[in-house]
Amino acid sequence: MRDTRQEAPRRTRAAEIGRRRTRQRTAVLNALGDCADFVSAQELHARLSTVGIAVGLSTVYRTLHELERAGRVDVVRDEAGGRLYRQPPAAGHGHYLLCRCCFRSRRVDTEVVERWAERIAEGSGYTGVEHTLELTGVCARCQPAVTKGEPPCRQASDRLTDHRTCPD
Amino acid sequence: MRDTRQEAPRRTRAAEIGRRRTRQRTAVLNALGDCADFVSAQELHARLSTVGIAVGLSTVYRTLHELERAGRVDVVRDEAGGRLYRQPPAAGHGHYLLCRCCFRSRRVDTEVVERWAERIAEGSGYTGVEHTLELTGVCARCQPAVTKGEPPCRQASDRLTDHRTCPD
DNA sequence: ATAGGTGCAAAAGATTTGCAACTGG
DNA sequence: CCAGTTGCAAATCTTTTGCACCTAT
Repeated sequence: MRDTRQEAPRRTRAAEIGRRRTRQRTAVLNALGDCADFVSAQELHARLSTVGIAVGLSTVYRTLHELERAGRVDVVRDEAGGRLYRQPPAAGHGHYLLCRCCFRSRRVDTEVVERWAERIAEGSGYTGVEHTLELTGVCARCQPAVTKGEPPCRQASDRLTDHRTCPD
Repeated sequence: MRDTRQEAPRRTRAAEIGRRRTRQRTAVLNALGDCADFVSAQELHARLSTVGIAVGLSTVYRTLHELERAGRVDVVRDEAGGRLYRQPPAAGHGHYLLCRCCFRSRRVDTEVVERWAERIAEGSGYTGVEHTLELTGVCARCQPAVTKGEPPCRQASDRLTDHRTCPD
């Protein structure tokens, strides 16, 4: 997730993506909203297909890219460097603690870090300072699985099933 | 950079990489040590070639991968998700503020964040909590360049020239 | 009508892997 | 000797692009 507060908003209202309301964009937006957790572009595309909604993979990428540019989604990277998107539960950017095993995530309070980051930025001489912060671990539910075998209980490929915010 | 303190070290001494001392590994290790800043596997490979040291690209990747596994390097991801490695100036993991334009980096004090992360980890029910934290901005030296044109003054491709820790 | 969007296939990159040849201990 | 390493080429995988064809507005 990127903190882009220092960039003055281009429009008065919350940043828009594109200028036309198309079937595809609406679909991607809705699908993203339906996922309580982080999903990759590929996953989102797969989900749409499954439900019978045809949207080109490139369109999914383009849409997510614009959402990211507009600061309308929280972004996180998986182990391989790929991007995972999530519609922020509340306004503004957030940071998460996500399970390396099941990919469920929970938001964490980052007041402390936000202030710390600001302080560092001020004294640095750098402008447009943004930050990325991610916490990963193994949630209680996944611990037994991980303890007996290294391989994560869920691969990126089956990540499209079962996305909920970790209730633990 | 990944905080792996909670994983008990497999060996008594600082983790080793591999079991044989080969010309290639020594070369990669040395080259990495010569870079005061973050470099990608590709860059490191290019640098070695330039100096006339032949090491296969895959070997560079494999070596860096092992170093990462052993916690002997700080890792950061570039915009595209690629990995950038840096030999930690001091023991333990560190976090950086790096210039999006020239890629120079400077370590920042993360006492506050480290403690915060520990606290979050404790109350979460998650085990093996690790964190990733990155600050990016535009350093004073690069500001004029960035102000007049969006494109970064330095591309990943020419990143192999001129690596110094930002003195600003 | 027409600029903005879309889909497909091809391109681009970064990283990984299969495998036969090589080598440090 | 021989398990650990290496290099090359081929394979993966994710994300981006070129382009001709659509379609909100």
